[in-house]
Amino acid sequence: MAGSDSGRGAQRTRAETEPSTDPRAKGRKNDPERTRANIIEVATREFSEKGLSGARIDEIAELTHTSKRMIYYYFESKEALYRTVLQDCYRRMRTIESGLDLESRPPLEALAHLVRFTFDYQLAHVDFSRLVMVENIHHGEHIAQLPDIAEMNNPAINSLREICARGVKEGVIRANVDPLDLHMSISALCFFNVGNRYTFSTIFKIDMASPAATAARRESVTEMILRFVQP
Amino acid sequence: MAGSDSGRGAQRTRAETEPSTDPRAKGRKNDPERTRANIIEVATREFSEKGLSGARIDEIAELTHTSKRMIYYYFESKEALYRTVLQDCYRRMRTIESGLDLESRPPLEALAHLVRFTFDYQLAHVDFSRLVMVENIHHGEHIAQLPDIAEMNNPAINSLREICARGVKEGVIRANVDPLDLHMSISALCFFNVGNRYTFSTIFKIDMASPAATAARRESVTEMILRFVQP
Amino acid sequence: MAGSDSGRGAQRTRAETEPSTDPRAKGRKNDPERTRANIIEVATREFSEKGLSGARIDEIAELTHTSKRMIYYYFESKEALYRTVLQDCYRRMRTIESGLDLESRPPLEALAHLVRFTFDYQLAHVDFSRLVMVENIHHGEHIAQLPDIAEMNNPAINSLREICARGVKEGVIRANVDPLDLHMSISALCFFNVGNRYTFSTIFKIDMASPAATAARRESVTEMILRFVQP
Amino acid sequence: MAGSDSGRGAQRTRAETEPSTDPRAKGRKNDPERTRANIIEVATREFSEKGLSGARIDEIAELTHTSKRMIYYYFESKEALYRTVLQDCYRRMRTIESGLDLESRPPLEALAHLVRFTFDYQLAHVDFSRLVMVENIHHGEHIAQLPDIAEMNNPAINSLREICARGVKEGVIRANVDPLDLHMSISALCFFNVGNRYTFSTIFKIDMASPAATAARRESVTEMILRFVQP
DNA sequence: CATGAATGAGGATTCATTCAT
DNA sequence: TATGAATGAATCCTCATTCAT
Repeated sequence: MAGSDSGRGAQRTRAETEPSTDPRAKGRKNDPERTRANIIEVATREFSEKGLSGARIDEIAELTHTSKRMIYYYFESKEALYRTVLQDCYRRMRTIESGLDLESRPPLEALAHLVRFTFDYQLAHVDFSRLVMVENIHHGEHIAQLPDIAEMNNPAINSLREICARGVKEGVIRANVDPLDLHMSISALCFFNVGNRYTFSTIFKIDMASPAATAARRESVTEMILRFVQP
Repeated sequence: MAGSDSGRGAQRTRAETEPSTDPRAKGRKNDPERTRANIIEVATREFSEKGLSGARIDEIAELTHTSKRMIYYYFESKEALYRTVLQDCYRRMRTIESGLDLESRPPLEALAHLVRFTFDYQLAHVDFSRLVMVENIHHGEHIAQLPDIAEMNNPAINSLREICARGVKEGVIRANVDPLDLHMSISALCFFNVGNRYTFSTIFKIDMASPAATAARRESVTEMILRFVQP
Repeated sequence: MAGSDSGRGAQRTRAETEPSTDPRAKGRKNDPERTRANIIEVATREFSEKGLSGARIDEIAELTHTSKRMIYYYFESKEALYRTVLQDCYRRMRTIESGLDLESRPPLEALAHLVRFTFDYQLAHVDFSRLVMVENIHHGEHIAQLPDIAEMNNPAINSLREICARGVKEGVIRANVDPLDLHMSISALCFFNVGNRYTFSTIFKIDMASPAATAARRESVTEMILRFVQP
Repeated sequence: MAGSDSGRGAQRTRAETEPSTDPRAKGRKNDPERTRANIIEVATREFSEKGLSGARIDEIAELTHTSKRMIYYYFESKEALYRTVLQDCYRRMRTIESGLDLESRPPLEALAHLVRFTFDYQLAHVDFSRLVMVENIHHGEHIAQLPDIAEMNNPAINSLREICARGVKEGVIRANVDPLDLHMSISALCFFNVGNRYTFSTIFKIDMASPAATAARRESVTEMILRFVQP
């Protein structure tokens, strides 16, 4: 469920659900939307795999259905392409997150649902977590240039705020829980599982990506959050 | 307290076990130990600031008291230098951590102490957290080549195992807490504060590095861990 | 007076000799004459500001009321466009020059008038002087391809020849003045003021473009020529 | 005499008069002065022939005894190389000019000598005149960055000032001649012969570079200046 | 132990021009 | 007549690394 649009299969949405009526479109030529989307899709993979400095425009171009020149035609520069990729990743995540329908569930259940969703989304969208790391290595200088990045992420906090408010009223959540602090904890616990997977697995000789480890960790994280908010 | 060994005086290992008998060594010139240590110090900063691909050998050389040639003389290649930097960072952290004397404290107090130490260490050694990110971007391929990285980190888990065992015996800690899972949670919560500082601060328009925010977060993290392990 | 036709309204030649009978032409759209003229106008500015290699077709297209494709439609290639621009510049200058009515003035007065006109024209048509420089940087290979460039410039020499002849007859001009050599001197003195303005101003820390400097220089140049031709 | 070091044979001075005593130097390796000088020599030719935008670093490298990489090693960027070339050209000219020993000659003779020298220098150092054109096309933005360009050119004006002063005292030169204005006229007349050679030759179907034309023009220019300053 | 010079392979970016509609 | 998309061939520049001394 969460993250079904990431990576490989991501940008096919439009083509499949809303196929161009023009039969020539199959030739993949002169369909700017498709060209753009294809570049973004490939670039997302490359930037998240190798970082901003490590990614190569040449390689991105090769994996694309078009040429290196087109990347500059649509995106001006490597950094501008990276910024677009970053923004798209955040947008996709929040778009899906906002469809969770948390308001209709009891507070603790809603919270647990949100935690599990976050955990699963990160797991299914390794690209996203890695891009966040890449961006932090670069001191957040690119995300700071995205104009609507703050508004885009507001709903995440608002959801938590609403859950906490209901929970307090119902007596199932402590009054002194700060939604932003809570969001940070959820993010931290879910992020680590993906972001620091390699070093942690190597150091402690375990396989953090195995289904068993994943399932156990998901429940541990959920329990940690629930225990934290309860009175 | 935590991290007091970073910077200048760090890399003294070799110098101590194999002290230069040549009195000239004090003269700051032609002192291989010092040259090596200086290179590592500068490289640590560069790699952690800009990543492995982003760091430049030229720039490292310029910030060093020596020349580019010396980097290759002592470290063979950029990647080998990076590996040395990585290992040194882990070693420093575990060395300090092992001096915490947790065994003499009551279990919950020991645990709280460990959490706060971890939190503060990450805060004081941003280089370390960032290098971990860098290494994860590179899929942990370099840390995997460090021969004694696993043993080096065993004490961390052993400490937790001991605390949990004592805590269970004393009835202050649940029986079914997995020390490794617990370690992961502590790491996750402490790491996030530093590692994802830039994106999180930008998105939510806060200053995660302010003393007030830091102090509040430290206590929130500690409480979360304590609540998690208690029966 | 001199150079009053530059800029916007310049390129009306074709439109006047072959007026569009289509009344829609006034509507500013789909008016080939206007499109052509607009491209030439913009290209003149770009080529004279940045040279042939420095000018960018993309930029010319952007400053135009039309698209890049149209430039190729009307002018075949960048160099062909440049050639058109060059020819038009020469034509405009000689057209105006030929309207000076020098024959009706006494020889020395006519000469002074021609010198001042040349001086002022260069000043008012910096584009022209700069294009001449550009063309000389390119070893005159493009001007050599303009078929009627020689005839176009004949009147300039003929005027001088006529003035000299009258002057000699009247005893106010030396017999051994070569009109072509004289033309070269006038051109050189007037050209320098515009063409080498930047280097000269920088080297000698003066402002050659100020009204005072300009006026003084105009008179100095005029006097130099008059002294040269007199017996 | 004037311009004997320009162009093709220019940078050989040091190697010929002051040969490296190290026999290995013949191998052209590891002689940074030679490498640098060789690059400047080639770059001077390329920039003056094709302009700043027209010149190609690749081509400069190919004509050099070294590689493209070395150009950046010594000169940072194409523009920095161009600046060095520009400065060197001015320096060479003024160095030679300052050796003219004008003070020991009678004023008018000194002036005539200076004019002929200037004329001949431009003729022998086409590179110089062309670079000045190139620089003016670029609005003098690079010469403005050369720190000591003004001082370097002061002697030129001082010489003229001295000549005028002596001439006035001796009654052979008008009192109201402005040395800077005079310098401008000399420069203009001498520059044109080289700088605008191509367009002028093409337009008027003459060969401005022929020995006869050159000799005649030299005398015409000299006479024009002499007539101008005399009472 | 130390250094400045040198380098080949690659890396981001740009340009004039053409194609499909 | 007009246009947005597309492109191959440059073009400037950078990087980790090695050589000669």
